[in-house]
Amino acid sequence: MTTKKNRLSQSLEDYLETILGLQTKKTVARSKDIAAKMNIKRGSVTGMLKKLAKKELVNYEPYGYVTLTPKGKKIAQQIELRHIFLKDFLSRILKVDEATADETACQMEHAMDKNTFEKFQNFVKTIDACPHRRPDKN
Amino acid sequence: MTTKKNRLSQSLEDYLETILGLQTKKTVARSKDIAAKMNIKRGSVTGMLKKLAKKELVNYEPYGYVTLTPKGKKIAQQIELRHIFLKDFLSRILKVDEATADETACQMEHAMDKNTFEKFQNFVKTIDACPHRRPDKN
DNA sequence: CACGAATGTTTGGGCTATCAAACTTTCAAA
DNA sequence: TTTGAAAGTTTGATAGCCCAAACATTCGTG
Repeated sequence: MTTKKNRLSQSLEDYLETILGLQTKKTVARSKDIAAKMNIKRGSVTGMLKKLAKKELVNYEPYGYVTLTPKGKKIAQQIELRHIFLKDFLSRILKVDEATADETACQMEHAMDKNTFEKFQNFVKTIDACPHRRPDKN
Repeated sequence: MTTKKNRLSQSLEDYLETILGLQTKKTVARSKDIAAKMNIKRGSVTGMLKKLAKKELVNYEPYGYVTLTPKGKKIAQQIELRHIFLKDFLSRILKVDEATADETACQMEHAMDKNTFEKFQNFVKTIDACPHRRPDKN
């Protein structure tokens, strides 16, 4: 049995998330844009794309465009979901400013396992439903 | 002006937190115990202690005991506080099991800046005070 | 089509943090 | 007081991820 001890590094997860974003907006991701979005240099991207390709998470050919494999897309979407959710929690509920919320979400999204995240989600759902909550207080 | 761009790595913060724990329990920290608590080898500890010493966060002499400097202790206590708070949130409110709560708290404690953490704290305080909350639901 | 700019890749280097294993120091028991 | 085991240190390697800069490829424009 393929015991899922294959956790991706934070960095690789960030690559997947970034690629998904680009792919969504422009159907395809380019090395240059990945680099720009992640604030790293083009040269660094190549090596990481190879790693992701070896894990069958992206379709990569030298000098070609990059797309996520189904497997990669699934992971990327999970991470994206967490990011959106956490950022929303931080900015809407905690009233953290947008930029900080984004940064912090980007860190936190790698910290929780699936189960913990789901519990967090349900918790926030409950909070939002609470009729006694005053939306502009915090 | 000494602009505080000196953020510690996650790892160094973990060392400080671990040393504080040992120091509290046994007045002094030993390389061997740090290694055991952090699940790393003794050899790895030495180098990191030197780094922390260079930053004046621990008192380190070869073959000697280790203690936190005031500066180091202050940081360690902040991190410990976050850990306790986050673990409590995860286990008491989200009902995450103890071990997972501990692990997750250990990751999350490095993700938030001071301000965000304080907002999180206040938020939980509010939740706890909410008279409509059912303690055993989640 | 050809050529230069844009994009992508490679190479060599650096930094952090870890390990294994050899080596040194300390300390307590005989 | 000697001495061997425990604790600490050093050294050389490795892995991950990044950069700079030289090099290769691609592509749009003239």
